[in-house]
Amino acid sequence: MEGFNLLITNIEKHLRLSETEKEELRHFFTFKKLRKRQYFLQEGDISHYSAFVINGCMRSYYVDINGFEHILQFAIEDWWITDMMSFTKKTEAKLNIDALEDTEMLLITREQQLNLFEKIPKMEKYFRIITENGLISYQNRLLESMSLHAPERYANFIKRYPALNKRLPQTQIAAYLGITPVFLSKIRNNNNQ
Amino acid sequence: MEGFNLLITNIEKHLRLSETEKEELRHFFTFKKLRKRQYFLQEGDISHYSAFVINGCMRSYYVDINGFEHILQFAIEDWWITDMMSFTKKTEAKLNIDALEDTEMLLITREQQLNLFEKIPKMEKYFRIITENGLISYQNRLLESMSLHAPERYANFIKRYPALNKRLPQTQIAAYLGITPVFLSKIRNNNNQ
DNA sequence: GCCATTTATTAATCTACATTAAGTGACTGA
DNA sequence: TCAGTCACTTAATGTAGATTAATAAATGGC
Repeated sequence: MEGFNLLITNIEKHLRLSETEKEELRHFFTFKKLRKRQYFLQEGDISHYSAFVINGCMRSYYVDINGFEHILQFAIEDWWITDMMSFTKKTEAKLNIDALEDTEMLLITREQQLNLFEKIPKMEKYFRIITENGLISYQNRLLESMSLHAPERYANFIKRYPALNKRLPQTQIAAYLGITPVFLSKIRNNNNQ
Repeated sequence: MEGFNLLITNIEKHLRLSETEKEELRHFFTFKKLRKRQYFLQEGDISHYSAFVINGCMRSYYVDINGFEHILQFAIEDWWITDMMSFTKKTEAKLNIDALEDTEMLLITREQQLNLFEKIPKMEKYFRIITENGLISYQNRLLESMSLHAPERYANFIKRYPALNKRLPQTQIAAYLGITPVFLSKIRNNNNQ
Protein backbone atom coordinates (compact mmCIF):
# COMPACT_ATOMS: atom_id res chain seq x y z
CA MET A 1 0.00 0.00 0.00
CA GLU A 2 1.42 3.35 -1.10
CA GLY A 3 2.64 5.55 1.71
CA PHE A 4 2.15 2.92 4.36
CA ASN A 5 5.81 3.18 5.31
CA LEU A 6 5.37 6.83 6.18
CA LEU A 7 2.72 5.82 8.70
CA ILE A 8 4.91 3.06 10.13
CA THR A 9 7.78 5.49 10.54
CA ASN A 10 5.45 7.91 12.28
CA ILE A 11 4.22 5.22 14.67
CA GLU A 12 7.75 4.05 15.38
CA LYS A 13 8.63 7.50 16.67
CA HIS A 14 6.53 6.52 19.66
CA LEU A 15 6.82 2.72 20.00
CA ARG A 16 8.40 -0.42 18.51
CA LEU A 17 6.46 -2.67 16.12
CA SER A 18 7.30 -6.25 15.18
CA GLU A 19 7.18 -7.28 11.52
CA THR A 20 4.03 -9.29 12.25
CA GLU A 21 2.36 -6.28 13.82
CA LYS A 22 3.25 -4.12 10.84
CA GLU A 23 1.63 -6.68 8.58
CA GLU A 24 -1.49 -6.81 10.75
CA LEU A 25 -1.67 -3.03 10.89
CA ARG A 26 -1.91 -2.75 7.14
CA HIS A 27 -5.35 -4.36 7.13
CA PHE A 28 -6.86 -1.67 9.31
CA PHE A 29 -6.22 1.10 6.80
CA THR A 30 -7.52 1.96 3.37
CA PHE A 31 -5.88 4.15 0.78
CA LYS A 32 -7.63 7.18 -0.72
CA LYS A 33 -6.85 9.97 -3.18
CA LEU A 34 -8.55 13.36 -3.27
CA ARG A 35 -8.43 15.95 -6.02
CA LYS A 36 -7.71 19.55 -5.11
CA ARG A 37 -10.89 21.19 -3.72
CA GLN A 38 -12.57 17.82 -3.18
CA TYR A 39 -14.44 17.37 0.11
CA PHE A 40 -13.35 14.73 2.59
CA LEU A 41 -16.07 15.68 5.10
CA GLN A 42 -19.01 18.05 4.92
CA GLU A 43 -20.74 19.81 7.77
CA GLY A 44 -23.76 17.79 8.90
CA ASP A 45 -22.30 14.43 7.83
CA ILE A 46 -20.71 11.99 10.22
CA SER A 47 -16.94 11.75 10.17
CA HIS A 48 -16.50 8.02 9.75
CA TYR A 49 -12.78 8.32 9.10
CA SER A 50 -9.65 9.72 10.57
CA ALA A 51 -7.06 10.47 7.87
CA PHE A 52 -3.29 10.24 7.82
CA VAL A 53 -1.92 12.41 5.00
CA ILE A 54 0.78 10.83 2.82
CA ASN A 55 1.22 13.76 0.49
CA GLY A 56 -0.68 16.89 -0.46
CA CYS A 57 -2.52 19.18 1.92
CA MET A 58 -5.91 19.19 3.66
CA ARG A 59 -7.66 21.67 5.93
CA SER A 60 -10.48 21.48 8.47
CA TYR A 61 -12.64 24.58 8.83
CA TYR A 62 -15.84 25.96 10.25
CA VAL A 63 -18.23 28.13 8.24
CA ASP A 64 -19.89 30.77 10.42
CA ILE A 65 -23.42 32.15 9.98
CA ASN A 66 -22.10 34.90 7.73
CA GLY A 67 -20.47 32.35 5.46
CA PHE A 68 -16.89 33.07 6.52
CA GLU A 69 -14.45 30.20 6.81
CA HIS A 70 -12.31 29.72 9.93
CA ILE A 71 -9.52 27.19 9.56
CA LEU A 72 -8.81 24.99 12.56
CA GLN A 73 -6.06 22.87 11.09
CA PHE A 74 -3.92 22.26 8.07
CA ALA A 75 -2.60 18.76 7.51
CA ILE A 76 0.31 18.05 5.20
CA GLU A 77 2.21 14.78 4.81
CA ASP A 78 2.79 12.92 8.09
CA TRP A 79 -0.18 14.61 9.86
CA TRP A 80 -3.54 13.32 11.05
CA ILE A 81 -6.81 15.09 10.42
CA THR A 82 -10.47 14.50 11.32
CA ASP A 83 -13.41 16.13 13.09
CA MET A 84 -12.62 14.60 16.48
CA MET A 85 -16.05 15.34 17.93
CA SER A 86 -17.93 13.67 15.09
CA PHE A 87 -15.39 10.84 14.76
CA THR A 88 -15.48 9.81 18.41
CA LYS A 89 -19.14 10.51 19.22
CA LYS A 90 -20.81 9.89 15.86
CA THR A 91 -22.45 13.30 15.98
CA GLU A 92 -23.06 15.51 12.95
CA ALA A 93 -19.86 17.26 11.99
CA LYS A 94 -19.68 21.02 12.49
CA LEU A 95 -16.49 21.10 10.44
CA ASN A 96 -15.73 20.73 6.78
CA ILE A 97 -12.56 19.03 5.60
CA ASP A 98 -11.27 19.34 2.06
CA ALA A 99 -8.12 19.14 -0.02
CA LEU A 100 -6.10 22.26 -0.82
CA GLU A 101 -3.89 20.21 -3.14
CA ASP A 102 -4.22 16.77 -4.75
CA THR A 103 -3.82 14.55 -1.72
CA GLU A 104 -3.18 10.90 -0.88
CA MET A 105 -4.02 9.49 2.52
CA LEU A 106 -4.63 6.44 4.65
CA LEU A 107 -8.00 6.11 6.36
CA ILE A 108 -9.19 4.31 9.44
CA THR A 109 -12.76 4.14 10.77
CA ARG A 110 -13.54 4.55 14.46
CA GLU A 111 -14.68 0.91 14.59
CA GLN A 112 -11.45 -0.29 13.00
CA GLN A 113 -9.50 1.91 15.38
CA LEU A 114 -11.22 0.36 18.41
CA ASN A 115 -10.65 -3.14 16.95
CA LEU A 116 -7.03 -2.22 16.46
CA PHE A 117 -6.72 -1.32 20.15
CA GLU A 118 -7.99 -4.82 21.01
CA LYS A 119 -5.68 -6.56 18.59
CA ILE A 120 -2.52 -4.46 19.10
CA PRO A 121 -2.93 -2.77 22.48
CA LYS A 122 0.12 -0.58 22.12
CA MET A 123 -1.67 1.23 19.31
CA GLU A 124 -3.85 2.74 22.01
CA LYS A 125 -0.69 4.31 23.32
CA TYR A 126 0.12 5.69 19.88
CA PHE A 127 -3.26 7.35 19.51
CA ARG A 128 -3.19 8.62 23.07
CA ILE A 129 0.10 10.39 22.30
CA ILE A 130 -1.19 11.75 18.99
CA THR A 131 -4.25 13.06 20.81
CA GLU A 132 -2.17 14.57 23.62
CA ASN A 133 -0.12 16.39 21.01
CA GLY A 134 -3.25 17.58 19.24
CA LEU A 135 -4.63 18.91 22.50
CA ILE A 136 -1.36 20.71 23.20
CA SER A 137 -1.38 22.40 19.84
CA TYR A 138 -5.01 23.56 20.11
CA GLN A 139 -4.29 24.82 23.62
CA ASN A 140 -1.33 26.70 22.28
CA ARG A 141 -3.29 28.27 19.49
CA LEU A 142 -6.07 29.35 21.83
CA LEU A 143 -3.49 30.92 24.10
CA GLU A 144 -1.86 32.75 21.20
CA SER A 145 -5.17 33.97 19.86
CA MET A 146 -5.96 35.45 23.27
CA SER A 147 -2.59 36.98 24.10
CA LEU A 148 -1.01 38.07 20.83
CA HIS A 149 -1.84 40.56 18.09
CA ALA A 150 -2.17 39.44 14.49
CA PRO A 151 1.37 40.42 13.38
CA GLU A 152 2.88 38.34 16.18
CA ARG A 153 0.61 35.40 15.45
CA TYR A 154 1.68 35.57 11.83
CA ALA A 155 5.35 35.70 12.84
CA ASN A 156 4.83 32.57 14.94
CA PHE A 157 3.03 30.85 12.09
CA ILE A 158 5.97 31.48 9.77
CA LYS A 159 8.42 30.22 12.37
CA ARG A 160 6.39 27.10 13.12
CA TYR A 161 5.30 26.20 9.58
CA PRO A 162 7.71 27.85 7.12
CA ALA A 163 6.74 25.32 4.44
CA LEU A 164 3.03 26.11 4.76
CA ASN A 165 3.66 29.84 4.53
CA LYS A 166 5.22 29.39 1.09
CA ARG A 167 2.82 26.70 -0.05
CA LEU A 168 -0.58 28.15 0.81
CA PRO A 169 -2.47 31.09 -0.69
CA GLN A 170 -2.77 34.11 1.56
CA THR A 171 -6.56 33.68 1.90
CA GLN A 172 -6.06 30.35 3.63
CA ILE A 173 -3.40 31.64 6.01
CA ALA A 174 -5.62 34.60 6.93
CA ALA A 175 -8.54 32.23 7.64
CA TYR A 176 -6.20 30.25 9.89
CA LEU A 177 -4.91 33.31 11.75
CA GLY A 178 -8.42 34.64 12.24
CA ILE A 179 -7.94 37.81 10.20
CA THR A 180 -8.96 39.04 6.75
CA PRO A 181 -6.71 38.62 3.69
CA VAL A 182 -6.71 42.41 3.43
CA PHE A 183 -5.17 42.75 6.84
CA LEU A 184 -2.66 39.96 6.23
CA SER A 185 -1.54 41.82 3.13
CA LYS A 186 -0.88 44.89 5.29
CA ILE A 187 1.04 42.82 7.81
CA ARG A 188 3.18 41.28 5.09
CA ASN A 189 4.00 44.71 3.72
CA ASN A 190 4.49 46.05 7.20
CA ASN A 191 1.82 48.72 6.77
CA ASN A 192 -0.03 47.59 9.84
CA GLN A 193 -0.20 50.83 11.71
CA MET B 1 -8.96 8.08 50.56
CA GLU B 2 -11.37 11.03 50.50
CA GLY B 3 -13.07 11.61 47.18
CA PHE B 4 -11.61 8.49 45.60
CA ASN B 5 -15.11 7.25 44.83
CA LEU B 6 -15.77 10.30 42.70
CA LEU B 7 -12.79 9.32 40.55
CA ILE B 8 -13.95 5.71 40.33
CA THR B 9 -17.41 6.84 39.25
CA ASN B 10 -15.84 9.05 36.63
CA ILE B 11 -13.70 6.21 35.28
CA GLU B 12 -16.66 3.84 35.23
CA LYS B 13 -18.48 6.16 32.86
CA HIS B 14 -16.01 4.85 30.29
CA LEU B 15 -15.10 1.30 31.36
CA ARG B 16 -15.74 -1.41 33.97
CA LEU B 17 -13.32 -1.97 36.86
CA SER B 18 -13.09 -5.06 39.07
CA GLU B 19 -12.85 -4.59 42.86
CA THR B 20 -9.22 -5.67 42.71
CA GLU B 21 -8.45 -3.08 40.08
CA LYS B 22 -10.12 -0.36 42.14
CA GLU B 23 -7.92 -1.33 45.06
CA GLU B 24 -4.79 -1.27 42.88
CA LEU B 25 -5.78 2.09 41.40
CA ARG B 26 -5.86 3.74 44.79
CA HIS B 27 -2.09 3.39 45.16
CA PHE B 28 -1.37 5.44 42.09
CA PHE B 29 -2.95 8.59 43.48
CA THR B 30 -2.18 10.97 46.32
CA PHE B 31 -4.57 13.32 48.04
CA LYS B 32 -3.93 17.05 48.26
CA LYS B 33 -5.65 20.16 49.60
CA LEU B 34 -5.10 23.69 48.39
CA ARG B 35 -6.16 26.94 50.04
CA LYS B 36 -7.89 29.59 47.97
CA ARG B 37 -5.28 31.50 45.88
CA GLN B 38 -2.63 28.83 46.48
CA TYR B 39 -0.55 27.82 43.46
CA PHE B 40 -0.61 24.29 42.14
CA LEU B 41 1.81 25.09 39.32
CA GLN B 42 3.86 28.13 38.47
CA GLU B 43 5.15 29.20 35.08
CA GLY B 44 8.70 27.91 34.58
CA ASP B 45 8.27 24.90 36.85
CA ILE B 46 7.64 21.41 35.56
CA SER B 47 4.14 20.07 35.92
CA HIS B 48 4.85 16.78 37.66
CA TYR B 49 1.18 16.12 38.39
CA SER B 50 -2.14 15.87 36.69
CA ALA B 51 -4.98 16.72 39.10
CA PHE B 52 -8.50 15.38 39.43
CA VAL B 53 -10.62 17.87 41.39
CA ILE B 54 -12.83 16.43 44.14
CA ASN B 55 -14.29 19.71 45.30
CA GLY B 56 -13.48 23.38 44.98
CA CYS B 57 -12.31 25.14 41.83
CA MET B 58 -9.01 25.57 40.00
CA ARG B 59 -7.95 27.48 36.90
CA SER B 60 -5.08 27.28 34.43
CA TYR B 61 -3.95 30.54 32.88
CA TYR B 62 -1.27 32.24 30.88
CA VAL B 63 0.23 35.59 31.84
CA ASP B 64 1.13 37.66 28.78
CA ILE B 65 4.03 40.10 28.47
CA ASN B 66 1.80 42.94 29.69
CA GLY B 67 0.91 40.98 32.80
CA PHE B 68 -2.67 40.15 31.76
CA GLU B 69 -4.08 36.76 32.66
CA HIS B 70 -5.78 34.59 30.04
CA ILE B 71 -7.67 31.63 31.44
CA LEU B 72 -7.52 28.41 29.47
CA GLN B 73 -9.56 26.20 31.74
CA PHE B 74 -11.58 26.09 34.91
CA ALA B 75 -11.79 22.77 36.76
CA ILE B 76 -14.47 22.10 39.34
CA GLU B 77 -15.29 18.76 40.97
CA ASP B 78 -15.08 15.79 38.58
CA TRP B 79 -12.68 17.56 36.17
CA TRP B 80 -9.03 17.02 35.32
CA ILE B 81 -6.50 19.82 35.08
CA THR B 82 -2.79 20.10 34.25
CA ASP B 83 -0.40 21.80 31.84
CA MET B 84 -0.48 19.01 29.28
CA MET B 85 2.63 20.20 27.47
CA SER B 86 4.76 20.31 30.60
CA PHE B 87 3.21 17.15 32.05
CA THR B 88 3.82 14.97 29.00
CA LYS B 89 7.12 16.41 27.79
CA LYS B 90 8.70 17.59 31.05
CA THR B 91 9.22 21.05 29.62
CA GLU B 92 8.96 24.27 31.64
CA ALA B 93 5.32 25.17 32.10
CA LYS B 94 4.02 28.24 30.30
CA LEU B 95 0.85 28.08 32.37
CA ASN B 96 0.04 28.82 35.98
CA ILE B 97 -2.52 26.78 37.86
CA ASP B 98 -4.05 27.92 41.13
CA ALA B 99 -7.10 27.51 43.34
CA LEU B 100 -10.03 29.93 43.08
CA GLU B 101 -11.62 28.27 46.13
CA ASP B 102 -10.33 25.91 48.82
CA THR B 103 -9.86 22.75 46.78
CA GLU B 104 -9.31 19.03 47.33
CA MET B 105 -7.88 16.84 44.62
CA LEU B 106 -6.23 13.57 43.67
CA LEU B 107 -2.84 13.70 41.99
CA ILE B 108 -0.97 11.39 39.70
CA THR B 109 2.55 11.85 38.32
CA ARG B 110 3.38 11.13 34.69
CA GLU B 111 5.57 8.23 35.79
CA GLN B 112 2.78 6.75 37.89
CA GLN B 113 0.39 7.25 35.00
CA LEU B 114 2.68 5.34 32.63
CA ASN B 115 3.13 2.60 35.26
CA LEU B 116 -0.62 2.46 35.60
CA PHE B 117 -0.98 1.85 31.87
CA GLU B 118 1.34 -1.16 32.25
CA LYS B 119 -0.47 -2.54 35.24
CA ILE B 120 -4.07 -1.85 34.20
CA PRO B 121 -3.99 -1.44 30.42
CA LYS B 122 -7.59 -0.31 30.17
CA MET B 123 -6.62 2.85 32.05
CA GLU B 124 -4.84 3.87 28.87
CA LYS B 125 -8.27 3.81 27.26
CA TYR B 126 -9.65 6.03 30.02
CA PHE B 127 -6.95 8.65 29.57
CA ARG B 128 -7.22 8.46 25.82
CA ILE B 129 -10.93 9.30 26.10
CA ILE B 130 -10.32 12.09 28.62
CA THR B 131 -7.71 13.52 26.29
CA GLU B 132 -9.99 13.21 23.24
CA ASN B 133 -12.64 15.14 25.14
CA GLY B 134 -10.15 17.77 26.21
CA LEU B 135 -9.03 18.19 22.61
CA ILE B 136 -12.65 18.55 21.50
CA SER B 137 -13.36 21.24 24.02
CA TYR B 138 -10.25 23.25 23.15
CA GLN B 139 -11.12 22.91 19.48
CA ASN B 140 -14.58 24.15 20.24
CA ARG B 141 -13.34 27.15 22.16
CA LEU B 142 -10.91 28.11 19.43
CA LEU B 143 -13.71 27.89 16.91
CA GLU B 144 -15.99 30.06 19.04
CA SER B 145 -13.28 32.61 19.69
CA MET B 146 -12.78 32.94 15.93
CA SER B 147 -16.40 32.97 14.80
CA LEU B 148 -18.45 34.63 17.56
CA HIS B 149 -18.55 38.05 19.18
CA ALA B 150 -18.11 38.44 22.91
CA PRO B 151 -21.85 38.62 23.80
CA GLU B 152 -22.48 35.32 22.01
CA ARG B 153 -19.47 33.69 23.62
CA TYR B 154 -20.75 34.80 26.99
CA ALA B 155 -24.22 33.43 26.21
CA ASN B 156 -22.65 30.07 25.34
CA PHE B 157 -20.58 30.12 28.51
CA ILE B 158 -23.71 30.60 30.62
CA LYS B 159 -25.49 27.81 28.78
CA ARG B 160 -22.57 25.42 29.08
CA TYR B 161 -21.48 26.21 32.64
CA PRO B 162 -24.41 27.80 34.49
CA ALA B 163 -22.87 26.83 37.84
CA LEU B 164 -19.56 28.54 37.04
CA ASN B 165 -21.31 31.72 35.98
CA LYS B 166 -22.84 32.06 39.44
CA ARG B 167 -19.82 30.82 41.31
CA LEU B 168 -16.97 32.83 39.80
CA PRO B 169 -16.15 36.53 40.04
CA GLN B 170 -16.67 38.48 36.86
CA THR B 171 -12.95 39.17 36.49
CA GLN B 172 -12.29 35.46 36.07
CA ILE B 173 -15.06 34.95 33.56
CA ALA B 174 -13.82 37.90 31.52
CA ALA B 175 -10.28 36.47 31.53
CA TYR B 176 -11.74 33.20 30.26
CA LEU B 177 -13.81 34.84 27.51
CA GLY B 178 -10.83 36.92 26.37
CA ILE B 179 -12.37 40.30 27.16
CA THR B 180 -11.99 42.92 29.91
CA PRO B 181 -14.19 42.93 33.03
CA VAL B 182 -15.38 46.38 31.94
CA PHE B 183 -16.74 44.99 28.70
CA LEU B 184 -18.31 41.98 30.42
CA SER B 185 -20.13 44.38 32.69
CA LYS B 186 -21.57 46.13 29.63
CA ILE B 187 -22.61 42.82 28.11
CA ARG B 188 -24.35 41.76 31.30
CA ASN B 189 -26.26 45.02 31.41
CA ASN B 190 -26.92 44.81 27.72
CA ASN B 191 -25.22 48.12 26.99
CA ASN B 192 -22.97 46.56 24.42
CA GLN B 193 -23.77 48.79 21.51
C1' DG C 1 -4.25 32.17 -26.31
C1' DC C 2 -8.05 34.42 -24.53
C1' DC C 3 -11.65 35.40 -21.26
C1' DA C 4 -13.33 34.58 -16.59
C1' DT C 5 -12.37 33.89 -12.23
C1' DT C 6 -9.57 34.05 -8.35
C1' DT C 7 -5.93 36.29 -5.53
C1' DA C 8 -3.47 40.25 -3.81
C1' DT C 9 -2.87 45.29 -3.02
C1' DT C 10 -4.09 49.96 -1.38
C1' DA C 11 -6.87 53.38 0.76
C1' DA C 12 -11.10 55.31 3.25
C1' DT C 13 -14.20 54.49 6.57
C1' DC C 14 -16.28 51.88 10.38
C1' DT C 15 -16.79 49.01 14.72
C1' DA C 16 -15.95 45.74 18.50
C1' DC C 17 -13.58 45.98 22.12
C1' DA C 18 -9.65 48.13 25.04
C1' DT C 19 -8.02 51.70 27.99
C1' DT C 20 -8.38 55.02 31.43
C1' DA C 21 -10.56 57.14 35.01
C1' DA C 22 -13.78 58.21 38.54
C1' DG C 23 -17.26 56.59 41.71
C1' DT C 24 -19.86 52.96 44.59
C1' DG C 25 -20.70 49.31 47.61
C1' DA C 26 -18.88 45.00 49.90
C1' DC C 27 -15.36 42.33 52.27
C1' DT C 28 -11.23 41.96 55.08
C1' DG C 29 -8.42 42.19 58.78
C1' DA C 30 -5.73 44.46 62.73
C1' DT D 1 -14.43 50.30 63.91
C1' DC D 2 -12.34 52.04 60.39
C1' DA D 3 -8.87 51.91 56.51
C1' DG D 4 -7.70 49.44 52.79
C1' DT D 5 -8.40 46.57 49.28
C1' DC D 6 -11.45 44.37 45.93
C1' DA D 7 -15.34 43.74 42.66
C1' DC D 8 -18.38 46.11 39.82
C1' DT D 9 -20.45 50.04 37.09
C1' DT D 10 -20.57 53.96 33.89
C1' DA D 11 -18.75 57.08 30.58
C1' DA D 12 -15.09 59.26 27.35
C1' DT D 13 -11.74 58.27 24.33
C1' DG D 14 -8.48 55.25 21.66
C1' DT D 15 -7.16 51.37 18.47
C1' DA D 16 -6.65 46.74 16.18
C1' DG D 17 -8.59 44.94 12.75
C1' DA D 18 -13.08 44.68 9.64
C1' DT D 19 -15.51 46.29 5.70
C1' DT D 20 -16.00 48.07 1.27
C1' DA D 21 -14.50 49.24 -3.04
C1' DA D 22 -11.46 49.94 -6.81
C1' DT D 23 -7.51 48.18 -9.27
C1' DA D 24 -3.91 45.07 -10.63
C1' DA D 25 -1.86 40.60 -11.20
C1' DA D 26 -2.06 35.69 -11.49
C1' DT D 27 -4.44 31.47 -12.61
C1' DG D 28 -7.25 28.23 -14.98
C1' DG D 29 -10.75 26.31 -18.24
C1' DC D 30 -11.85 25.70 -22.85
